[in-house]
Amino acid sequence: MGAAVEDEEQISPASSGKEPRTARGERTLRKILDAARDEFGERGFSESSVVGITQRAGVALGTFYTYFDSKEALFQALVRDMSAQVRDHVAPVLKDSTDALEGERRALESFLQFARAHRDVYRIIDEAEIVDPAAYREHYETTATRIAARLISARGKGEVDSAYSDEELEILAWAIMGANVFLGLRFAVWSSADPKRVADATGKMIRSGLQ
Amino acid sequence: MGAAVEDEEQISPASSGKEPRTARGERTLRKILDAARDEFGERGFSESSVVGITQRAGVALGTFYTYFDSKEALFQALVRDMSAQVRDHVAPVLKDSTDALEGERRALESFLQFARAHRDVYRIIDEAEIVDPAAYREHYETTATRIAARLISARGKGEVDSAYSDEELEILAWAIMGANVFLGLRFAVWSSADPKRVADATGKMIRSGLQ
DNA sequence: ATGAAAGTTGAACCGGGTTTCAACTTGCGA
DNA sequence: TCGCAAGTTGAAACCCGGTTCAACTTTCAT
Repeated sequence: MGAAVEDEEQISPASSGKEPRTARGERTLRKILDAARDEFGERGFSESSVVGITQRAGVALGTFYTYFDSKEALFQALVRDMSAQVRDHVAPVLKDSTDALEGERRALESFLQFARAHRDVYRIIDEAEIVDPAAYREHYETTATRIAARLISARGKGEVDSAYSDEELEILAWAIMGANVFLGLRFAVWSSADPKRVADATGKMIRSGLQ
Repeated sequence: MGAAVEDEEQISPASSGKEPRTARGERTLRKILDAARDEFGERGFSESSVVGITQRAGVALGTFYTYFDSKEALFQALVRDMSAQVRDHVAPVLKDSTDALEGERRALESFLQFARAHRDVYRIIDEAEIVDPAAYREHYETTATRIAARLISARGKGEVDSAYSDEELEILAWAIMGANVFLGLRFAVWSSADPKRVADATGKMIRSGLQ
């Protein structure tokens, strides 16, 4: 931490050294990002083309390379962006929950709502497993770590059985996250069921399993 | 089911009309399939090339097209094959389990062992979500259906709380399956932990949640 | 108002990968 | 043994999409 590394307060998700320096540039970048979300969401990474993206965005082919080093770099930027979006959507419901397990139930319900409304986001994050494994891993590792931290803190408050060790709660965090992801796939992306019913059933099992 | 559809008793996974008719052909096809498993497992679908696969297999480029219509067709054949492999590996442990929930615990343990030993298989099935969605969906839908059936039957025997409805158990089947998949990713593919410890922790939660 | 920096354009370059095919080899049944 | 069906070969046709770049336009600070 000694060296004075000026990190550009995480402005825009362009490739480094290619950030827009103008209002116009900002707008163009935004258009490209939006178009990319649509294209990647519909066709997947390898079926998508830079030509297709720029056409959707209404800009010329070459413009793409003023903001991104490559198609991969764009995908990477997008994944990190969506990862944050998911977190930001779910975060608030965790704030105002008295009980931690009720918090998890609501988080699932909120995630299901989000997945239903943003299937493309869901798909892009999933595809990152192959296209940008580092981003994928980071997304799920930070998510799991947060869940585990909540469970451990809940155990301190007596809301989770004290018989569970830290190690066990870390494992269970992954189990809960995996359950959420697949429930999202099945009941929000493939077809939509009532988020509340799904979250209630799952919450019931987890609650009586952990309490 | 009235029509007399003679389905070719699921011989070899070649494209239809391209099945080998000779011992030699059978051998060549096998070599291609094995090479493909390695190539797809290591590099992923789009980074893999037919050239690369045939080189690994030690056959000429053109030979590939005597057995498959396209690279996609090969991938598809492979996914269906691996899907069956996973099932066949886990099935036996379900047979000889007195208690249904103990069966699920052992199934997870067995799945983790399999995933650890066959990361490439795990990866190929995962990539099918994008490359061959139909196969992917079928794989998980049949898996979830089986789990749900076991839970419902267990409820009949009093091993699962009779307060759970069919609908709820179907949801929980997806939750359990998702948990298993992510536990496999984290504790078998990314790094390997003791399958028993992982399965025990998860089994403990599920058992007290469902009983 | 002005000119330098930022942004835009799309034709052309480029490499790689899939697929075809006609000539060749192998194996097996008669 | 013979001959034909099955299988093999790899060069070449074909296609496609990523990336570059030099000319051009717009923006904005002075």
